[in-house]
Formats: sequence, C-alpha cells, structure tokens
Amino acid sequence: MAFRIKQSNISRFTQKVYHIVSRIPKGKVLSYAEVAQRAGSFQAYRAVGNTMHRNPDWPRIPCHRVVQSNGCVGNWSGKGGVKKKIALLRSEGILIRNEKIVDI
DNA sequence: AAACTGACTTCTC
DNA sequence: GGAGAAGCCAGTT
Repeated sequence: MAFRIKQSNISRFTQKVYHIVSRIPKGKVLSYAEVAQRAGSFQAYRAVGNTMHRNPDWPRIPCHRVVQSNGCVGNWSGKGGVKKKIALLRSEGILIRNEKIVDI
C-alpha cells in the first residue's frame, strides 16, 4: 500500500481497511463485505464493523461511504447518527431514500 | 491469555 | 416481504 496510517499500534488488517475506505471515490459507496473482501477475507465484515465502531481514526476515515450489503446505510455511532451519515452521502451525490441507497 | 462485543451477512420461518 | 436466529472475524477489555 502506498501510504501507511500514522497509527502503527493497530493491526495490519485494520490498516488495510482504512486504506480501502480512504480510497472510496466520492459519490460511491462500498459495503462492509466488500471492504472486508479487499482487506483479506470476505467473512471479516464483522471485524470491519467492529473496528469502525471503535473507530480509532474516525475523522480521517470516510466511514459514511461504507454501507450494508442490502443497500441500507447501516448504523452510525457518529454525531447525528444515521441521519448524519445519510446527509453526508447525499452531499456526495448519492441518492438515499428511507435510509436505503437508491443508486450506487 | 481468554472471553465478550459489535457500525454485518445470510439462511430460514 | 418482514422478522428471527446463526455464524464468521478482529478489536477491545
């Protein structure tokens, strides 16, 4: 990977996840499963969610671009909750309807 | 070091 | 189509 996250106290897997999430293009979203797949294992989506929830680096990672595989925006621990996440996604040009992604 | 937790996913009813 | 249960991984405690 080109650049390494500043915090080396985290595992390699997490760094990969951050790297991937940071590379999500504007107006696009990836599911936790997709991120997990790229990070190493498809079944690691759990770890991704957990890691994101703990989010040791939340301002630096566009976690709002990470959604569920079923098209739902998922959950959000940040300020404003899911609404904030939706607002951010909409700001990036993503159409959301009833907390669900309309267009990828 | 072991056990619990979780922002998930998929299957079944 | 909606609701519930099971199952996997890594991080945190």
